Amino acid sequence: MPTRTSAQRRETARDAHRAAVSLCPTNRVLDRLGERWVGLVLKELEAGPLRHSDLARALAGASQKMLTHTLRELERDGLVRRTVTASVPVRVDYALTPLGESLLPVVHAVTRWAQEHVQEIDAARQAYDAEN
Amino acid sequence: MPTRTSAQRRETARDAHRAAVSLCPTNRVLDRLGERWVGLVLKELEAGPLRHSDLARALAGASQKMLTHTLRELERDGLVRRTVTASVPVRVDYALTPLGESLLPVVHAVTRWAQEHVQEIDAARQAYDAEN
DNA sequence: CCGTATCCACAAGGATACTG
DNA sequence: CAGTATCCTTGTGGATACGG
Repeated sequence: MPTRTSAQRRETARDAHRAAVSLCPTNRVLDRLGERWVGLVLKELEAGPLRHSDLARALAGASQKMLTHTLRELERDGLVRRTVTASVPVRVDYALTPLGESLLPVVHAVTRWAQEHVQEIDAARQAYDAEN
Repeated sequence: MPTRTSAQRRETARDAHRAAVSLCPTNRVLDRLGERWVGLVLKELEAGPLRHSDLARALAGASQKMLTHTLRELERDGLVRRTVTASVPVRVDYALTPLGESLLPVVHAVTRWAQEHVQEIDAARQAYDAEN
């Protein structure tokens, strides 16, 4: 049972820890919410279903690719439902699922905290940047 | 007044929207929380101050560089306080500030939701992956 | 209209070695 | 012990063009 260097042991521990982290539900959700356009998509869909083109307009900053990618991931996670209406031209609607709606209060909690504390954060940054 | 192509107009709109997004308090907070080690650091510090080495042990998956980086960002945002005790060897403690503590309920909201709904997410993923 | 495919830039993150 | 400095790999996101 061969002599492993301490470097090897550390590496193993790192990998194990990372595996655990990537499985942790909280981190999985934080990762998702941290993706660039996810929060905005949820906010847009909060008021009701939207067509793809509506979302594209609302998220003018997102590239086609990222908008589709974001929506696909949300669909895959069961947060959003995609409905295709086969007319000409095609019509695609996106809506929150019940699961997606259950996430809204959480997003709102973040929003509320953010609004209440941005000033403090900005003040802290200014103070920090001033002396460093 | 120069004739701008529609491509140019779109580009301007994109940039404007992106600027707005990056200023939005909610997105700023989600970005921060979405960073790889932030959630874990907050969780670790929740129970009380920790030395740098304790954090390094707890976050075995994070590289030195990322641990320090994460802590610096949190310090800059006023969420964590860094205290240096000039002994030999040096001792550095990290603790949540009141602002950092005020964020905990939000993180807990995410955690609770995540734990309650991971199964649904995983089920949705399996269903999605099965037919695509 | 709603996407996919391809290619590409840049930043995030990491390995390693070194310092007060 | 706690942190920098350096170099390198990867992944995220974007531009562009094309297809159903």
